[in-house]
Amino acid sequence: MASVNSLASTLQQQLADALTAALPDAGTADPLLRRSDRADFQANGILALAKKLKGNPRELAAKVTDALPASDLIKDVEVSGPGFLNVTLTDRAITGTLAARAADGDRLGVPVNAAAGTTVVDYAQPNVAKEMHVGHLRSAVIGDAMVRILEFTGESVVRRHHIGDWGTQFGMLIQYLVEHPHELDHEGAAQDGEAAMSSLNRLYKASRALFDSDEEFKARSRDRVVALQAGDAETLAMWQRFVDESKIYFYSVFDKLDMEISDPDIVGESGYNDMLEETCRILEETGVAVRSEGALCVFFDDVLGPDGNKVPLIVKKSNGGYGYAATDLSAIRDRVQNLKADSLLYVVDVRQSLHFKMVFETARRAGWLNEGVKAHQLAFGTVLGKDGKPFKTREGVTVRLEDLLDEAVERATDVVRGKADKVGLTEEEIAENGRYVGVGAVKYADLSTSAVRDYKFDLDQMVALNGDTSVYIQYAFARIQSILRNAGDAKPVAHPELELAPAERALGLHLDQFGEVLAEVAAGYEPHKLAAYLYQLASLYTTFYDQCHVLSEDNTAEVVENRLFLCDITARTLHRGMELLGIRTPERL
RNA sequence: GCCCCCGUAGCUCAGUGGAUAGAGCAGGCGCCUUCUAAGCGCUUGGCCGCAGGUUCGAGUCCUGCCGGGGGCACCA
Repeated sequence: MASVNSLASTLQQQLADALTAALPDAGTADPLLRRSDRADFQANGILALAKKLKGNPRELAAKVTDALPASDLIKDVEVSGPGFLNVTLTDRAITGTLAARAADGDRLGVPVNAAAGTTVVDYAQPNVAKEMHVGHLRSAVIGDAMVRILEFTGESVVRRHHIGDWGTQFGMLIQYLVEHPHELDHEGAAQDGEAAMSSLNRLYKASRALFDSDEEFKARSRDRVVALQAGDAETLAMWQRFVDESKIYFYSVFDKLDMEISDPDIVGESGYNDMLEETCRILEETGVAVRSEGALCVFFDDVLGPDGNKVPLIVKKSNGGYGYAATDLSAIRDRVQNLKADSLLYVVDVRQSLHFKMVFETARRAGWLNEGVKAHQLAFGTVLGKDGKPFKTREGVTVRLEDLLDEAVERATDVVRGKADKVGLTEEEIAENGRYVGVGAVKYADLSTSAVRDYKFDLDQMVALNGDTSVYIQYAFARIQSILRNAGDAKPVAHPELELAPAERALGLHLDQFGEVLAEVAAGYEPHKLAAYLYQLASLYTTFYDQCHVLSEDNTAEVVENRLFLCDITARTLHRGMELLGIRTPERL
């Protein structure tokens, strides 16, 4: 296992050295290397330097060019425009570097971050006894991708599913179950997820109706909340039934999403109960929180309400109950002090931004967050319907996540079936591919635009299966696999001595950037940049596919091997990248 | 009222201060005896919301407006 320096980083270093050698006064200046349409790379840094050194940028650029060492990396350098350096690399360097990547197995030469630490990712936070919707989907999909990406870059990741398993609504639910004890009983064999949700739903509606219409039930429900918080054994047992039933449902939905979650990672709000009192006590004793109108509050100079008065973060309510801020703050303490996190990542709806801003600031004041520990909300926008309004059915009801996934899979399966004969798929493969394509399309929709924006959920567009979709990438992968299967005795072998066609060079240069893109994605928590990279890679491959026939009688054995090599490393990069997004790549499509 | 986010092609969206702003969809014209046409090529379509400023250089940074969305005391 050996990491590989990218062509860009090697070139960057050579340019930086040449810059220092040619212009000692410049100190350590950044050459500002970028990809370019006019050459493989362009360096823009000399323009800024020329201003600083009061020199002619084109003359300085020429000096830097002369200071570049002779090597088999650079084929050509030319000074262009006001003082850009346009750099063209040798084909040998491109193929050689890719060969080194190919020799590095699954990592493809991508280095493990030496400065990696521990990140706790808080994502996929459904609520007990409630249906999951597209908002939960976004958190799950984006969070899962970030977990995979961070782990690949070397980070130790602790997953946390902060499920909504606590709060006053449980008084109502539990009390109803006490009075109707068989409502959650399983009929016959093991309960499936859909049935679990359906009985929870029924119970929720029935208890809600009673709660709203029956004052005495309401009173009993409130007493039940007190019993729950006091740790009454019978009440807790009832509560546990709701949690267990909900988990059956959660697991079935995550299974549909082709996403693994595991019990130890599910630490809901209830998991921090034992810390709440201490959290509040510390805040009050240190003066971070103060009493206001009976509640324990933290105030901020720049958080004001409509009346112009400061609006607090309420950690303890005036009735003595704990707000969710107390839970979130306790979770921070747990994650920093017990889990030893260096970074906390919250994949949470953008509408909670103010809340998290206040929570993070409070944690800083209390000393739980400091310079060594970063906290960041990966905020995602609201999912809208085609009409630009929050995503609902025509009847105004929230769309059930399962229905949505089922429909995506169903429609994808139809399309897969339509091509099945051509590729020779069995009925099982059709079903499997249908799932991978349908679920992949749903995930890709969430992952291919920047998270913070609201985005329009358009199943037609997602399952249209052409254009900028996951299927396009999956299709490119499947085409490669087809070529590799048809290659017979020919094997992928890199031949750095061969001259490359334009499509081969473009593909190769893009392949080499995989690690840099991942580093950027991991550092900025921007999975959509990986999606864009992979789409571009698939697109460049398709151009190559079109222009450079691999298994052609006209090709020499070396050309066939080298093109097979490009196919192979492209397939491996696509596969790895899609895996990091949580999307499968079928062998035949 | 204050704070946050967004404003880029008809639509959906990319765009680490660098040269001529890019994709996809939709529209138009072509391409399957050749490794999968879920594809490819060409083409139509832009005062990057407006106005100032910083800079050698601004879609990108700063300020102010305009428009849209969201948030702002005991729900999470």
